[in-house]
Amino acid sequence: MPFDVLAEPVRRQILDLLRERPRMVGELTETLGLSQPGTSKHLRVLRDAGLVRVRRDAQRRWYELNPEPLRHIDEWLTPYRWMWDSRLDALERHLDTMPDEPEHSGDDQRDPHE
Amino acid sequence: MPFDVLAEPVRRQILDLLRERPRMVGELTETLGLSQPGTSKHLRVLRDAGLVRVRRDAQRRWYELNPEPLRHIDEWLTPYRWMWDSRLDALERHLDTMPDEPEHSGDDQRDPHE
DNA sequence: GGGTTATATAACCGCAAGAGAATGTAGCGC
DNA sequence: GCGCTACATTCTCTTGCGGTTATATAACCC
Repeated sequence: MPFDVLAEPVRRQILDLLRERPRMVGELTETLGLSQPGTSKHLRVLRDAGLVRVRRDAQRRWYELNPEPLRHIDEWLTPYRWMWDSRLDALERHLDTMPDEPEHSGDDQRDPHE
Repeated sequence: MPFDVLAEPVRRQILDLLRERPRMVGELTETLGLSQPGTSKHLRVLRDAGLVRVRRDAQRRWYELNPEPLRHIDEWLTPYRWMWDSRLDALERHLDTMPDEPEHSGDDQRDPHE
């Protein structure tokens, strides 16, 4: 799962830049404001995760986006996605079956009215 | 952005467990197979990120899922989502607009040393 | 009140990840 | 060939994070 890869803000920024168009390392280095090895190391992580691909052009390397691994994130997100639409009724209904009322000491089961 | 929160596999597992139903800390501790303070620390991170909420019930605390912050991830993912559907024609079209060094566009694609 | 349960916090440790400097390497132009 | 450009890799350092044990806190039961 590429979650840890995306945990880095710089790497997300790289992906956002590559979403526009492929870029060279020097271009990214200048835009990101870090050292060239720093950029290369982040690109290596992204490459290992399959999120970017390289095109060699003489000494230059054009990094291009490969969004396919992001599908895993999308799939992980899927069972949650319905929730923030119907959260109010669905989750609330769930909570009604739960213990409640902290001031009620011994009474740990509130009676749901359905 | 809760990416770094979700980078932890244990925390994703906690969210998956809470997706079923709210749970107590002891329950999670046993299921996850780590120490109780370990569980509490992860829950603290999730709480600070707004991904879970607590309900006090005497000494117990029922942790419930709050999926709303996941919406940020979904939103970040949005501009990428169309890509893995029409990737082949879209990305390829993109690459055609790139400086591909027309003099030797095809023959320096090999990777002799990586 | 005393003891127990349930959880949080603190203190500490080990490791892995990110940052920077130095170096290695491939391909270009001359 | 030589030097330069563009990039990768290695090394070291430091920081942060996840893990544990030990301790604190709060509410229950007797």
